[in-house]
Amino acid sequence: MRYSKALIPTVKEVPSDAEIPSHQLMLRAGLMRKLASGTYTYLPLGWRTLTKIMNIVRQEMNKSWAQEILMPAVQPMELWETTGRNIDYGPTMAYFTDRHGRKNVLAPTAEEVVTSIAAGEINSYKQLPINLYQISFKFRDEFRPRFGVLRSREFIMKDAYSFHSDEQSLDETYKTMYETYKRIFSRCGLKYVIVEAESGEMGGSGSHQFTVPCESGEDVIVQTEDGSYAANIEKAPVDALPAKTVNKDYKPIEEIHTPNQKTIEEICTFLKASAKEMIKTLVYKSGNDLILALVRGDFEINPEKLRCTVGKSIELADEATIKNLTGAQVGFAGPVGLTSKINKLIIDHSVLTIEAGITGANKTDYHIKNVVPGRDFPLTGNNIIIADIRNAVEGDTYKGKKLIFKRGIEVGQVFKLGTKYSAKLGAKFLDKDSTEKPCIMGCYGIGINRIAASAIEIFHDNDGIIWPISIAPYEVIITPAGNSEELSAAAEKIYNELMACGVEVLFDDRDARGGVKFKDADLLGIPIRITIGAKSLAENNAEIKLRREKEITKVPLAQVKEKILQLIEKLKAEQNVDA
RNA sequence: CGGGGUGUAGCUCAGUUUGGCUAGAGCGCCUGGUUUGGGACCAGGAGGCCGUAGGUUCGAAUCCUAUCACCCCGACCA
Repeated sequence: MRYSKALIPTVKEVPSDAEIPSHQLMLRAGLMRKLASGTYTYLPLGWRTLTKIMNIVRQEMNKSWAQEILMPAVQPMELWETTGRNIDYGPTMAYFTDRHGRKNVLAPTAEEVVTSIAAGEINSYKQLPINLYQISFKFRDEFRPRFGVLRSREFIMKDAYSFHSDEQSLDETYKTMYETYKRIFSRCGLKYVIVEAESGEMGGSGSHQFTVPCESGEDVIVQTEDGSYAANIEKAPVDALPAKTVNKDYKPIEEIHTPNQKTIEEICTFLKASAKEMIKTLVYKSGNDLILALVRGDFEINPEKLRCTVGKSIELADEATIKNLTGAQVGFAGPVGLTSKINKLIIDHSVLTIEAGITGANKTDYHIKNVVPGRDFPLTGNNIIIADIRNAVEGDTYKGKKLIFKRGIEVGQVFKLGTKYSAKLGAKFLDKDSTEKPCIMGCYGIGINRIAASAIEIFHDNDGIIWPISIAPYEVIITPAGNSEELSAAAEKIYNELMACGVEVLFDDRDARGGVKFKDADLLGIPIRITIGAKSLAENNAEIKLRREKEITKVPLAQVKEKILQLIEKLKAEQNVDA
């Protein structure tokens, strides 16, 4: 490509609404422009990178016997109502009403559609397993789009769905996809961490997340210090803190007047107490069941862990339910005297570190102190579970190993889904034993745009992007420094030679000063730069420089082609460690 | 949805407090010239209903009302 003909609108100034490096650089290097909040137009360079990522994904998926299909972005709302996921997604789901009054969902994902395909086309175990995928736009009406393409309302996702006749087959494909993902992210040049994850709303039994560690990531990942275990914060288990045993007589419970002190922080300040003495009490609902969850005041309840402990989906109780249960305003709930009115009491291990604590009195504007777990509310019983239901924090251990926290960008996730969708949508097959069974499913997602953005997050410097060669918009940029006819002719010759070899070359043929071309080349992040100047031309040399390195190598003009081909091979090979 | 902020040239922003010449700067763009290895210089030039709609006033970018868009923080979203 000739630079003079290309639309590569680089800018010097950083747009004011871009905060993280990838967002700033994608705008500055002319990869994309914003159309509206959370929606972007990809310009030629940005689209070339996305195309290259998609091709890598496609190649590796095909290699693993997945078959590419394309499903509609517009899906009938009825389909979502059958699985109830319209409610799970809630306002995040974008939809429109058509002229006939039908509601149409702009697909945030495609489990329902692909399962209905399976329902129609899969009849026998002989057709299984099968793995179908697509690469397409997805839509989510995010409550707050941000960080450029990291959280946008419209994005490109590779989503794959596998169907199986038994668990073992699912495990095999899950493992295959896991390995496929490793190859994909390695080929894209990313440094990633694989963490155990919760499957959350997706339903199902097992999940791993592929995460690129970096400062601007929105996910928190937790690793043991020896690296032997990693999970995201929703999942990360913690060792129980040493429990205190009750070994003396504590004073009886005493009511204290705490007018309008509702949050842990307010009460601590008001009573000059530590949050470690507080028993935080939260009321959850699961269907018609009421669940009381207790955690020490300085910790946070982890809703995912709580959901797993309960075994059913849960939600925070509304104000009316809490008032009805406790007889008090929200903010004064406590476990004492409440256990007979609820269906389940879930106590976090941390509560057992409290000898005599403070908690709500179930009476507006009152708390109680000298509350002894085991004395003033039961720790054992039919509906009482002591479990790990809090978020891991700095200082926690798991299996005795210190936990380390990092931020990261989620670029992919694999799930074992089970039969949640197939059962509801009638995706059944006839097994060997002539019984009809729902397909067992897995699903596997990759955020294409996030791969591009996270690559920039981890590979950039003050001058611009430093693309891994596999996803760089061009492999080589030629920057003639000077504009004599001999010089242009020499550059042109190299350009033609490399093009003939199938190398992706950007030829900076603009009538600009050297400095301008160098600055743009650095900003764009093309991995290999070939420069010819008057001096080097006189010596019959060209200069070759890698974007990521400082050194410049002089190479005789006649050998440039060979040298470049070798370099490209070498750089690509570096990224194929998992292939 | 709650709290805060911003809308002025293609981009980044002054000007608004205290209403008053023809609305400004830098970058970018066009013309001519000098330059040409790390974002050159000189001269000339194009480009704005001051987000939108009302209102107050002799007079509004500036004051008032409404509305829209965008950004930041937070409610717990996979």
